[in-house]
Amino acid sequence: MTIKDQIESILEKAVKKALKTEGEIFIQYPSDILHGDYAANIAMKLAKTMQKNPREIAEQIVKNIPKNTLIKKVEIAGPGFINFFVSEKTLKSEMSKVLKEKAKYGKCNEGKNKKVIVEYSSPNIAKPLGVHHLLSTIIGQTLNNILGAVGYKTISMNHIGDWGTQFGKLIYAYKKWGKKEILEKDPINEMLKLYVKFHEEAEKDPKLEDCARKEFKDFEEGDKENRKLWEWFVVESLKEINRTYKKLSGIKFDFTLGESFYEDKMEELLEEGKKKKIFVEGDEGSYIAKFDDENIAPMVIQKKDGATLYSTRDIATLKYRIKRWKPEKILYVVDMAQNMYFKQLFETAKRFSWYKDEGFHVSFGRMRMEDMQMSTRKGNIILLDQVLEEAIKRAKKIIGEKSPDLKNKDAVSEIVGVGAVKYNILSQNRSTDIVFDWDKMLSLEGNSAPYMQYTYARAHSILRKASAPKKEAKTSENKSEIDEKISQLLRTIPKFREQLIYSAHEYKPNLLCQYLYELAQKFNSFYNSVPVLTAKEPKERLFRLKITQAVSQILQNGLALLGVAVVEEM
RNA sequence: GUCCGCGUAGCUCAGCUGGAUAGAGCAAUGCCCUUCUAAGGCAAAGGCCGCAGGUUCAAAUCCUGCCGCGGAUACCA
Repeated sequence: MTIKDQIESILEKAVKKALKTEGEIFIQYPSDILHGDYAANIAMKLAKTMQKNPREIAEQIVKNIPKNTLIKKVEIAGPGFINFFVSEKTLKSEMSKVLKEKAKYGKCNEGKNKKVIVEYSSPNIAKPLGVHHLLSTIIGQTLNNILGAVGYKTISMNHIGDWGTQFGKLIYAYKKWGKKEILEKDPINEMLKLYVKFHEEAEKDPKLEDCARKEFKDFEEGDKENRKLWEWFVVESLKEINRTYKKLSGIKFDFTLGESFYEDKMEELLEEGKKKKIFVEGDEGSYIAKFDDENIAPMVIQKKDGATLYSTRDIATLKYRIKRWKPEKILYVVDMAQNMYFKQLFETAKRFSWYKDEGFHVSFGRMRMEDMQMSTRKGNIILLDQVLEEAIKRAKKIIGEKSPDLKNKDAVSEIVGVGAVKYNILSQNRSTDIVFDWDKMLSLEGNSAPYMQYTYARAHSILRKASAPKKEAKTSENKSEIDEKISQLLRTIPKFREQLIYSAHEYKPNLLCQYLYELAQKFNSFYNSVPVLTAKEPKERLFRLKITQAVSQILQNGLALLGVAVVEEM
């Protein structure tokens, strides 16, 4: 139980006792630390229905809060806020908890016995990963980690796009313009070239689209040559994609099942849907699902030539997942351009008896370049590999300047560079679009992963030196300033568990980032004005070392969830 | 056209389950390395929270309209 939960429960009881009513308790962090650690606005909320002055109500509630060791004092302030100040004892015991639980600190069993499938990354095969793939990949992986930390049993899935008309296009393009030797030498780039060429040519001659559809249809019906090409394309692409995941580090899937995996599961689904009139005939012999809401366009489920679509595969996939894993929820970490599609998908699924509203679209904003859309079709993409390499290069350059004597420069540059890229994505609210900019994406200062890693490294630098012979104590300490910094740092610790849970509920990694940043800021402020190793009193020295240890532990745990590693020195 | 999302400091963005003086980073100004890593800290500066109404004790946050930007809009994924 978090401190916030405990206060909530204390308050709830007090409200019941004092007013014989129940109100929705909402605890928030006051904007100003002078207003305490937690605040409740319940008195103001109840003022109207009770026709009483909110401050009077607050007083009645406060009178009914029993004495306890959790809270130091309760204040009524402003128009009727009830402000809680957490006792030092509570804060110190939370700090001890960190030191005791170490890497496990923060974990809870909120989601116990609940299974969640998280689908993310899901690249289309035969195309290299672009920077924009970072969004689904990193956000998805992090949500998977966060949900796991708060106790959910997560199943991470990479739903590879290895099926569909795009392969018709590629097969057609290869047959027409491709050369075996070239493709063997540099598979992914050659496939991309062919794919781009196809779209260029198709612009001039739209009939090519039909040719591609035909190739896909032949393929789906078992054409040997096309099957063989497909396999080749898939194998080569996967090799490349996995290489990139490795570079990103921390990207792990419990299952990588391509759309092709569901090939033999679509027919049964189509029959079921048609029989139940969920899929009805549309134009020219196609099958569609219609919706009452006229703002939702009908969804095509089978093309007029009988071939399947992504919608067909997605519903088959949904059914398969529900039957096999019986999850509480299935999260689709997919860009918001597909908002309507997911509405269609889930609406359709609702009509099947096996679906119980498991699906949830975790949508996120799009990444684009300053002046144009990123489009694989048009070939204007920035490769993910390229971005990671540049990030590492920049990190290395700075290390060369700032820490020329550092031992493992290469390893550190990689951790810092890749971390910066990941954090950059994760720290932004996922619904906001991102305009790709090299300098911003690879920033190594301010609110960034390196800032946190640096904070961690400084903390550990202190801890490493703690056992060395004691240095001379400082002659004078600014007591009030020191107390203030320590208090602020201490009060930030319990929020970790609270914000982690909040972040899991909202599926928003940026909430966790924000917390970690706040903690790091407070620590840096502490670092600059509170001497640790040279503390005057031995007792004080020990205590400051403990806080340092606790804070660095939280930073490490939190960053680990974000897939960002820490370094001892940088 | 319709539907969805967004519009906050010069720039990039937090904050949006309504709450107390709207917060960061970057850029620009000044200060702090003979004390634990200056990738840092401190100080000051910077805001009709797109516009206009409405609901409320209280609106950046909720509702309506308008303007601007982005996206979606049946056989791509």
